[in-house]
Amino acid sequence: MRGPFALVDCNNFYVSCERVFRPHLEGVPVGVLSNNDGCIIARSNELKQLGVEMGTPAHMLDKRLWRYGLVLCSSNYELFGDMSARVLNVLREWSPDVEPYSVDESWLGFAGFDPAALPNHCQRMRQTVRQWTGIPVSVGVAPTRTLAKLANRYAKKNPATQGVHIFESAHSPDVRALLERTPVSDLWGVGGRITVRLKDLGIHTAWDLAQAEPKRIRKHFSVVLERTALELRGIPAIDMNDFNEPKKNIMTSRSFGRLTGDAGELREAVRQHAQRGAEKLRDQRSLARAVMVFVQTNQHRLDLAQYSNSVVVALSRPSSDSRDIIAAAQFGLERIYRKGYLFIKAGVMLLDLIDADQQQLGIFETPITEAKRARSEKLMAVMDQINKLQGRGTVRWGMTGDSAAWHLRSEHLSPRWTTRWEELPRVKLW
DNA sequence: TCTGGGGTCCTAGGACCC
DNA sequence: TCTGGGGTCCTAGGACCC
Repeated sequence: MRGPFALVDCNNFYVSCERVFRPHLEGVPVGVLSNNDGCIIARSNELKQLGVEMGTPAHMLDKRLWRYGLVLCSSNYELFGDMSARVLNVLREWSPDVEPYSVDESWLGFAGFDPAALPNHCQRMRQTVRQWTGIPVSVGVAPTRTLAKLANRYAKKNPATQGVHIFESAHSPDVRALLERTPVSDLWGVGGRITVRLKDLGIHTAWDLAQAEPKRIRKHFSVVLERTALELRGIPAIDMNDFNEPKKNIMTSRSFGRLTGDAGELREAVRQHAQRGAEKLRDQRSLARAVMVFVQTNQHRLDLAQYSNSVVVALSRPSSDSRDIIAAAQFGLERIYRKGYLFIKAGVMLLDLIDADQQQLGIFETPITEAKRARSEKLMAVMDQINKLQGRGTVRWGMTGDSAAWHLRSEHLSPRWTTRWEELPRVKLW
């Protein structure tokens, strides 16, 4: 993608998704919780103003917040994912060059667009997204991605911008003014560790970093931070990997709804994760050569014995067959499971992925007959199809007890308005 | 009682080779 | 007391992102 780069970011995305179908949440402090109703992972502006930080555990929220009408929502990833896809579809009408970056952010390339027409173009794009999906977005445009990130933040914070801010050049006085006001820690790519080390070098603001000699930054830190420094000077240096490219690792894990030491329950959880991982694998047409399993006790419970471990199990041949993945994961679990501990989390990671269409057998890998492969692929395809149409988990391997410890807690779950027939919103006509 | 779930890229250092 | 000089590949771990 070539610049100018636009970053389109959904405002308080998860909260906005909830508000589309529950308009009475407008103007109210709303927080969306992580899995298991654990931490705050999205906040409405009202909640931010009440001083609630990102990542606050739900049980540590100030009780007084309820007096302000606080509403908490469990995470509804089915809804969020679908709304994200809808926003993306609208954005594609406004640029031929769209790269989804996360569930709530996309990059747009505006190369060749008339700079004079960009403000209006972005304004109309923003209004269309709002009208067609109900989601408010902010737009930042600049010659580099790092500057576009800053422009976006500026647009979000300043109502006068009406949600769109554009830096035509990296060298204008307003860019300099903004860089001088921006602490390095607010920059994309600069986290806590690097902030501390930059301070030692006397680099405190984005402007300081922009003025630093890039080669010196590279020497003291890495090429990563050097790129950030270059981008602040208006030189594009950050390339995103193609969003179409398959993932290099696939991870599925989850905290349990409650602690458990039961081997059977752990086996069940690992089986589900292995199965889900295999689905993701087939989705991107990859095969795994190895499966990693891990288990963890709750590190926050200082009163309990702690144990965490992981093991990598090589597959005898690359596979995306759920049965192979599950078997390897179970085998691994037997190796690392220890009696007497209470576990909070287990997970499965698929490693060493290769393209299903051009697999090459390693020396020690056993071949599989064509007929056997065809049968396996057909079975998996049928299962995936059913689960896609009828909802995840409709068909699966093994049995699931309803009371299993690993089931998620979600006490404030809203309907999956857009993806389940039984949960469609109803409209009253009169 | 209750503290998320994914990913990426880069670097340093060890193993191994000639 | 002394102990080559390079190169490649792989892995673990650090740092960051949302």
